[in-house]
Amino acid sequence: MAWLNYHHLMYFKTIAQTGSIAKASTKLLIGQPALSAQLKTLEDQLGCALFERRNRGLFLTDAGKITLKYANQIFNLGTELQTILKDQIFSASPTIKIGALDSIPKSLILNLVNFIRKKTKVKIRLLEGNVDELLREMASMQIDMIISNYSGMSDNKNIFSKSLGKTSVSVYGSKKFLFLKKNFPDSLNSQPMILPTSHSKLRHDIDHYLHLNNIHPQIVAETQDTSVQKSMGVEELGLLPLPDFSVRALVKNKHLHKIGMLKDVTEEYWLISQQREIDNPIISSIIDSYNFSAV
Amino acid sequence: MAWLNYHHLMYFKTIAQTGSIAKASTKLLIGQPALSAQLKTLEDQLGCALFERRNRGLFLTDAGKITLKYANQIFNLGTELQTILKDQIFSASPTIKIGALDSIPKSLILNLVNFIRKKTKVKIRLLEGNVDELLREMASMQIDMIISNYSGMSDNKNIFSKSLGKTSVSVYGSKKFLFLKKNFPDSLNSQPMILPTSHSKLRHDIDHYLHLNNIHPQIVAETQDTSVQKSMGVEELGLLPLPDFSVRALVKNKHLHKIGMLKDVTEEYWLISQQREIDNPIISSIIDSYNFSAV
DNA sequence: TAATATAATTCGATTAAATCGAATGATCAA
DNA sequence: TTGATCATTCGATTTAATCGAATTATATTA
Repeated sequence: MAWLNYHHLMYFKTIAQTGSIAKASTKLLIGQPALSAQLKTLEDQLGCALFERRNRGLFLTDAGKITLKYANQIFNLGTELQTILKDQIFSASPTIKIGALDSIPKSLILNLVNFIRKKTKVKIRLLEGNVDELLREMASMQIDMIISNYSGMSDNKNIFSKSLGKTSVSVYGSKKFLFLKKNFPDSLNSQPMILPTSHSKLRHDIDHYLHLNNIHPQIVAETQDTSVQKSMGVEELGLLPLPDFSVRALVKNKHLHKIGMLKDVTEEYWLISQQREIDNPIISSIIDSYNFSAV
Repeated sequence: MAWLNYHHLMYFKTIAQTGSIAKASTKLLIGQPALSAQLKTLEDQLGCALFERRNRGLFLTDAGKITLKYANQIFNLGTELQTILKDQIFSASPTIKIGALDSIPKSLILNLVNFIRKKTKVKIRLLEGNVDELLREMASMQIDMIISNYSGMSDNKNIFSKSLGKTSVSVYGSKKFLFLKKNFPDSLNSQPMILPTSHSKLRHDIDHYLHLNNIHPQIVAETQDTSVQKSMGVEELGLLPLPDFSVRALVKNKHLHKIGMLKDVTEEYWLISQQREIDNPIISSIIDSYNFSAV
């Protein structure tokens, strides 16, 4: 794929926001013809019209609207980068900042927070997000460590991954699904199921298991967030394949019941951090000593 | 701020990934001198060195590592845009996709899901993320609607915001904090508190309230995720300022107790969708009829 | 309805930015 | 020491972006 010209995209953004080439041209301090030409080459390169030319006005097409959203985020990132580099935020802060992948069980996060609170009275800040975001924020020192469920997030040499342990995965459900214990896992066929989204490794493992055993459940919903997933299970919307440890509390109160184990499907959790020149002793001590088996 | 040259950034990314200007130059089909020059102008413009020149090798500086992460995300977005436009994914799907801001109480999400399940048996997909991400995914049809706690997400004309209702906000805590009821809100002074991160409007409102009343709590932790926040409260880590309706269940089981109301602090929830030419009837009917007061 | 203002576009000329090629310096490995 | 590898410097050249003048089309209004 021929690569996108980001200067053209920048011009497009200004045109879209000001509403016309004329206004954009005064703002950008270049002439109308230049802008018009650049816009045209962008459209040619993308292979679709970004504006609908109605009479003497420009109106965003659907493709244009999509492009504008992307352009906004792209250029926001760019200016963010510039300010970060300008301000040189390279200082150790009195706050420990932890990033968590959306799909990490809250109980694990909570366990880590409790552990840190016992060790030190420093302020803790929790952020969630996807892989790209969290890695970016770790690079720019906005995050000290990441809790993740896979270790190969980055090919970067000076990123450390420490395993927090492995857990088995089972199918859980409310009382009314208990009869599926008999003849498990075949009994799962065409039963309602609530799955993590395909962003997660766990989802792929589950799909693989279902495929191997030739099981075809009815997928009711997909979600990134395990706590929403659990709530949906408690509300009897469907069955939940989940790491065993993450539902212990709910199993104890009988809100959920174990239906059967997914053989060979496991979930492993990792604590990821970046090796830095200026080492924060609090953080390294946490990384060294924390272990989630202690949950 | 003089604006970033994204072509230079692209070259930088290739150099960083291949490890040398020489390798990058063969990959990009341009000469070493050109690349070297472009890299230099980028460094000049950013005002800091991205590589450390040691002998004949290049090694990323801290600033370089940060820049690389940003560059990766920026160019990922760019290619994503191109594929979306190429494939013209402009079709209505058999799945309803809902985006939720991280800070939305899970009970509200769950309520909406239940409502949809009652209305139709279509598959539901839930995604979380920040404002930029969700708006982008809505523009590119990867999301049908967004649950948000503020309405002014975008200046786009054809985005519809529908209020789901307003709730008051109070401070909650475990049993051991009940004594703070007396002399509220002054009693909050130097008490441990768990707050939402400053990404959210609610946090700003809370800060404003505390400032007005000259209260200085001890901030134990900050989090984006309301369910983690609640868990921390139940574990007695500190006090929680939260929308009343979102903790009803926990108050009922006596896991949390209301300490006092934050006068004039409120939280409003919105259902946001995009007006499209090809209208999905299921989605519009949901948007029209759903109302969270029915929780 | 003709005159004026506004907006986008086209076209050849011009300018600025990027690239090349040849040469230089620096380092490593044999 | 010699050849190989890699980054850099410098003037020449090519390519891409921009300008200015002119053109077309369409609203606005006198």
